[in-house]
Amino acid sequence: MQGQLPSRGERKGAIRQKRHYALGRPAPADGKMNVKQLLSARIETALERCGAPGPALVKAASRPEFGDYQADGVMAAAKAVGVNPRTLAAQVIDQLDAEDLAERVAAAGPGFLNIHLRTEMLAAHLDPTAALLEKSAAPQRVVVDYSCPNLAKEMHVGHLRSTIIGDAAARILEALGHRVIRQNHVGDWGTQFGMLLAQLDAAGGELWDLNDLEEFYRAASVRFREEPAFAEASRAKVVALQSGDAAARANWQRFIDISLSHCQKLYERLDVGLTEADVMAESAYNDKLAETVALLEGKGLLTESDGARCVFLPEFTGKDGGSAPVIVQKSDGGYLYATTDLATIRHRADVLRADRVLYFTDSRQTLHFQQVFAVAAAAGFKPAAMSLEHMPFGAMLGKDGRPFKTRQGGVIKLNALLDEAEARALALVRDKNPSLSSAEQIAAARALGVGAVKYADLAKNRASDYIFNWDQMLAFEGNTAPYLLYAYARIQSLFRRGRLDPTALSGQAEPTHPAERILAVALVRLQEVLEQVAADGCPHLLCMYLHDLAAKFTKFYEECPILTAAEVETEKRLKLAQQTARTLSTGLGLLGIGVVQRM
RNA sequence: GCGCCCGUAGCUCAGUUGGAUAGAGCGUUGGCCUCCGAAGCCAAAGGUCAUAGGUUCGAAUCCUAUCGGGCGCGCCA
Repeated sequence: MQGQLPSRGERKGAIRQKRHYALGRPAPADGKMNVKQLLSARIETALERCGAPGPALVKAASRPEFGDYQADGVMAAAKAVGVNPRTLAAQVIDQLDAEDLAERVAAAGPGFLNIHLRTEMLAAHLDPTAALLEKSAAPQRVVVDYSCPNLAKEMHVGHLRSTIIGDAAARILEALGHRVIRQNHVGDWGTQFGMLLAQLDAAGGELWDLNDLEEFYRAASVRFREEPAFAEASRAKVVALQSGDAAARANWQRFIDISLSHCQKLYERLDVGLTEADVMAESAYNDKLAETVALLEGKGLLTESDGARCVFLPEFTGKDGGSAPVIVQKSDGGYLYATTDLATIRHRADVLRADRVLYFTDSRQTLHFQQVFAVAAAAGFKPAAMSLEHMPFGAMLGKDGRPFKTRQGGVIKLNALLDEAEARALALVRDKNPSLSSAEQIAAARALGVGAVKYADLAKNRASDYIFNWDQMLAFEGNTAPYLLYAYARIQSLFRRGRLDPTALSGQAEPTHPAERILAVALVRLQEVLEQVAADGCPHLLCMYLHDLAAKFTKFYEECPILTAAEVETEKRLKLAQQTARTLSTGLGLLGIGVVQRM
């Protein structure tokens, strides 16, 4: 980003956080629980009865021979009260009331519990008319702050993560019944716009066919760096803008309009659920900044240091070992980024009444958010019940593992990436499936291309650094969106070939063949995976789950004939296929990836 | 200087409130289309989980140190 001022989505700031998943998510109060929660609750009750309370630590079994689920908590519970873990495991099984869920629970190894689910319970989940998801019994108002591009330039690959991951999180929270308020905190204020306005003057003022905003911005930023007079003119433009100068405001507004419409087209192309109604720009908080500082002063939190107004909090130390400030007002009276974020928190608390606020931004901003959150808490801007959560993601690196340096504009624009993805996908579709109509090929290529790009991003743990690799991002084989779409398309093909209506299927189906059973167990996990993603903001867990599900379906498909089986088998297997298709399309939809009937 | 994060197969990555034999994909090698879509499946090879200690029934995961990489730290956004 040399020479380019960052946006919220990319600004500098801080420290990468240790990978951390939210813990201890509470079970819904009304008895609507996923299988994992049900098992946990029952085992924890049994642990209490045995006088060794503790978390059950239930998870999907790590190996098939360990059953369907396993509970690892008995050993720690035994240790805590000083009893033999094997003995406690036997007692827990004795005290366990879970016959409706598990047909067998066995102690294994040093004190694991291996849980084999009841086939009847699996059968109930295979009814294609049953709801796939249950809404939360305790819905929350959740602000999801994501995308947040700098409106001074065109969106590039560096904006992908926040946009895609945040959007998936928003969709999943909504699917679980929460009230989601999307907030696109775009960068539309400050020095960068002074630069653009100055550059506009230099270009004669009549440059409104900005088909390449990036180029315009780059030229301005070079001059800003190299020409003191231009830098001065830029600053003067900022002052003019902030003091409400009509001409400056009008030109600024034109930049904003052009840039926002560019973003909006990209969101539509990416199938990202952001609209202009979700835009809450930095500038929207301008008239709350002075008030915010005044409130801090009223709380006795402000200290003047070298002419700047700061909040010093003991938990943050700076270069000289002393307390590090959060500066909220510069010595020249100007406000800073932290000030805007504090005003934003007030808005989210007082106006939006959020229970949770999730920030999807670069991990380098971790310290910034830690400080802002701490100040917000100290000042009482943040109600005690409101949770502010930074969901950081890793930096984008070049293929040499070094930071992705843009040697004078070497960034890859999102539009160019998507063009390439769709072109490659179209070539592949034509090659693989020439019998499709041209319109179908184009539609499939669009879904595959965009889906592959999004999946490549979503499937990585967001905490990891991100090595941008063109070929990998546009791969169509292996653990990619096309693999999942292919599994889905094959299922659709089954119904077409058999001239069957999947919506006509109803009722339970008992899995008997091992491959059927393995698939059925995977199918019941959707809810628990989504709840985990909602808690942690980690959509890659959903990607892993869907890939695992698709792989299990494919294995089932290879091993179990469907259309050519006996009638009873056919119906059961069609139900398995239909539930898989529903789960895949639901899961992919929650990732913002659409399915295709043929590809 | 202070602080944070990361280091897992040739490559890209999963896997952490400590759990059983560390898993995928790509690539490599070898199989499987007269059989519901081969963008698929099966199999093989590939690992001192950076290094050295420590904690304990058990460590990729926790602690300490070292090495390597990234990032951040008072008026940029």
